[in-house]
Amino acid sequence: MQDFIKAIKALSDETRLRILKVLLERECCVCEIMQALDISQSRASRNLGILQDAGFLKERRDGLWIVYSIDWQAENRYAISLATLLKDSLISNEILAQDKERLKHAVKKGVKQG
Amino acid sequence: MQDFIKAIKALSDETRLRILKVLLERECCVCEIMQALDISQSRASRNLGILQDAGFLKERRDGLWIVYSIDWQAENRYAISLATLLKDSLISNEILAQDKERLKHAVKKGVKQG
DNA sequence: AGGATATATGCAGATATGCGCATATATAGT
DNA sequence: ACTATATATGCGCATATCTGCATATATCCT
Repeated sequence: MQDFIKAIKALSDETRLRILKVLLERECCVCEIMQALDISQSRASRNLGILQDAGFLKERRDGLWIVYSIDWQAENRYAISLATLLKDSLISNEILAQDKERLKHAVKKGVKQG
Repeated sequence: MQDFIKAIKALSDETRLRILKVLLERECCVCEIMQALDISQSRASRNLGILQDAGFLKERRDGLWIVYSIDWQAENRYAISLATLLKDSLISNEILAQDKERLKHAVKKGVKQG
């Protein structure tokens, strides 16, 4: 039951739901998530960590970047069920549409380069 | 998106997960939920209210009792998807087993009657 | 109408959660 | 080794959530 609760809790936050929706489009590094959702670096990083800890995501390092993606082989089967539900669900609204639009122009480069 | 978040948040609590699991067995009035989960009256009532507000449950009055049950015709389609997921999922542990056992002996009568 | 019972709810306290800020850590390039 | 960049994290604050207690409300019965 704790695995299920962990997965559900991870999903019960708008920011993380938006992150997951974006990652269902394509894998992203932290700075791309920041740009897509227009949120701070620490906020992006922390929420990605929570999603990963709950079993939704896996990460891989690519130079300076850490690329996150949906982990369809996760141990937590509930996370997979929920991610599938989210993928197939019709959820769509203005915010998610904006995220998706900004994602198109997101570049693999952080804020410090200005 | 708000409907989805509302449904998810309602599920992201152990007490409410237990209630939902019990109600997937059979409909119950508040006092039966209290007995099955061995929790206080206000705790049972409040969490049933949250689940209902999120679209998981419907209620019907039967004399002094208010009987809650899963609302498979709910407006919030996400609630239905999640309830289905919960119904079909393998989630099972000691706590849920105990709830189920106590449910067998739960009677439609409150605490004040002793 | 009055009493008994079942459920809902206002309130207060404890705990959990989400966030920004500042800083630490990790990697790449010179 | 030093600098620049990307990401992670400790800390503090604001807010949300959960619960018990006490009480209000609704229904039934006499």
